Amino acid sequence: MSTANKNFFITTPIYYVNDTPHIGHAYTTILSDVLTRFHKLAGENTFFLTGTDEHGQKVQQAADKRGTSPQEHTDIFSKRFKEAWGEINIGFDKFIRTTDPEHIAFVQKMVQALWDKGQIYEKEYEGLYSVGEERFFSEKELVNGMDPVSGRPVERVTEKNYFFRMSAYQDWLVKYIEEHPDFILPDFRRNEVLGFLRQPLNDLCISRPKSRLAWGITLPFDKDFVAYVWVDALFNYMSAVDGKTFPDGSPIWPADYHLLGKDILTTHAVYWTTMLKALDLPLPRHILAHGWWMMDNARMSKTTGNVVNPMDMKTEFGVDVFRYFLIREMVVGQDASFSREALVLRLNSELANDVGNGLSRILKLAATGLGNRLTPVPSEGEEEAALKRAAEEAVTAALEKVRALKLSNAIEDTLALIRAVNRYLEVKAPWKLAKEGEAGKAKLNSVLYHSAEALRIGFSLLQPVMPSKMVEALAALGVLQGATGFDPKTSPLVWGGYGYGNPLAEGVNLFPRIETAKPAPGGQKPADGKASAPADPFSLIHLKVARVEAVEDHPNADSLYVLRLKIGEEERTVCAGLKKHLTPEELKGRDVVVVYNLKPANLRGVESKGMILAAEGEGGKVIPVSPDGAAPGDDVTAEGTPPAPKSDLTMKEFEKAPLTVRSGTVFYRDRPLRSPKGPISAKAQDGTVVR
RNA sequence: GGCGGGUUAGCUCAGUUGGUUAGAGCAGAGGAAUCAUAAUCCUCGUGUCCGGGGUUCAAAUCCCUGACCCGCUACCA
Repeated sequence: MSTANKNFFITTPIYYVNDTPHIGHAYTTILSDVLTRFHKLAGENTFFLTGTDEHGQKVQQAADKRGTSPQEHTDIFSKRFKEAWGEINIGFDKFIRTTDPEHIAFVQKMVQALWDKGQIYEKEYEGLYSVGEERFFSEKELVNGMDPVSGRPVERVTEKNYFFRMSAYQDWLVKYIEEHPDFILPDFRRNEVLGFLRQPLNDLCISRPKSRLAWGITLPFDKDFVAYVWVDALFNYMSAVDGKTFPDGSPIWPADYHLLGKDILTTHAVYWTTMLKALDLPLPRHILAHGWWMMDNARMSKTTGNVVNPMDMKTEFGVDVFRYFLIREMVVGQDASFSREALVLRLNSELANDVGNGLSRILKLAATGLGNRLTPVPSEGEEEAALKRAAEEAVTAALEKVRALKLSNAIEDTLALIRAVNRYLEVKAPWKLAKEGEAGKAKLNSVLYHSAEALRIGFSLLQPVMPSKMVEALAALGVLQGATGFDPKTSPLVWGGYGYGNPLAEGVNLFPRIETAKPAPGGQKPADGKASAPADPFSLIHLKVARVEAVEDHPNADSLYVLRLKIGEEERTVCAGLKKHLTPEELKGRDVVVVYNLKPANLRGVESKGMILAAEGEGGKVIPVSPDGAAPGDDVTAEGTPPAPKSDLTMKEFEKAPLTVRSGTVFYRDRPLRSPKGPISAKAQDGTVVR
């Protein structure tokens, strides 16, 4: 990182234009911004790219709904991202939009090149297409020959699509990742990708017929098709910098870092990488997948609705504090939890007590004893030499940590320097010197100059994280600086590199403390806060009686049946691993108990919405439990547990509530499950687990 | 089910190729000081390093095994 004249190109994913900017987007973008500013501080040429992904069916639909053209729609919604980044001080060099004409032309050029190289082929297949749902259904999914969702008719459609020969690059990719251990970061993500690549890799469908999706980039070799999202979006990283160079004349591509959330790692590590390889183009140097921000121990996402709006945090604490918290709290790659309490803790104990207060002390002492003027002096005493050394070590250590992407630790090193200043002040007690008048003035100046210089270097190291606050802090110290103050040519990180020509400010309170309610004497806070949380795990589960209407073999799995269930008035498709245990005849017409709110899962190509409860009986035979006498649609409950079912129950949550067999009926712990007509029976021995 | 990772002070976590009394920050207790944002500085930890076995002169660190947690993946349903 100390190497001068290096070039540094970093990207964020392009965000889907229909999304509202949330903390996930903000984190990725802030992290890129901070890294960029650090590299700039170290004297490198940098290029920082972000943007929006603007094609696809959802955009088209949203535009239709609003009665505008897709282009007008994306113009408005793309701007929301751009403005959001402006508000949190993101200094990107380019904001790309996939609807930019240059991008469209570039994608077409690349797709054509793949086509010319024989890396794309067409394949036809026949399927059942529902116009209402705009998707294909398998024959098994149909209900009475109709679309199972809308109940409308489906058409037999023969559709052609284009495929990229991704499978041809599987072996190469495995080898490449193994030979470049820092290609995918952090390393446990690399292992996951390699694990994924142990399965055979399919070719990648890269097209959609215009009849189904018009809002996209037309394929140059077939005007009836548009490019599917991966091809369209991923090439933004290159199209944005096509033909552009760094000041030293070298091309900007390839990227040093692609930053992304772990959900789109495969897309980048596999799809993008193999496409580049197929075109003999240089690969990005690193792909860095970061973790999620957790909120109340739940994943942050727009679907669950528990979104912290970055703009709210900015309003309450200021942009820089918000940025500081995100960078300080999260270990890059790991998940982290977001809470207002944690943010206030960081703000008070680090920014207010150490950084802001350190500055305040010096300003006040300089005001009372030196008339707000500092004069640079050589470091003669032992403590002064030690402080200077501490500053130099902090610079080395922090930049080293940044290069290793350990940003939180880099801040830690910087805080250590600032704490050293506070310690130095205790030792030197300049407030005593200030009372000695003229006699102590030279000594006072030396102490304050050394403190100020150490602080200045600390502030410079914090500047990438808190750009505006640190400029303010340096101005308060009276440092001679330009408007930006961080041109590496002026050696911001070198002891004595700056003059102190301006008067020091007075009454600056850089980071005001946030007063927190003191816990009542002897009161415990977080420990028993959990006491309210653990509800009965069974209450989350919603069980219903269902009747098996039809049993089909799974088209693509040996041990699975595809069952059509009737649950009251509702019809559902559920997969069941009962093929080895029961014949279709035994199953058909039977009444079963189904986990009604289980998160739908895709089992070898068929969506399964629920799970049938069964227990292993004699001879390892798995038999569904029976709700004797109850009608399809009836609820099944456990005595004493008020139901509070949650939608999209995970398997893990389901398993937290153990169901077992006892004397022929199903129990949750010590309470029997009941339908309105009585207990649920199971032909299995006591203690058998039901699932 | 398969693969991978984790379990260290009240909390969040460091602990390099096994080697002297296991560390940091936060929180907590006591004290000093008073320039400062009731901020700062100093002092204070008898922690079965998840349990159990093993290798070794020596293990938080290596091996086996059990429990729990997490991630990816799956004909898990």
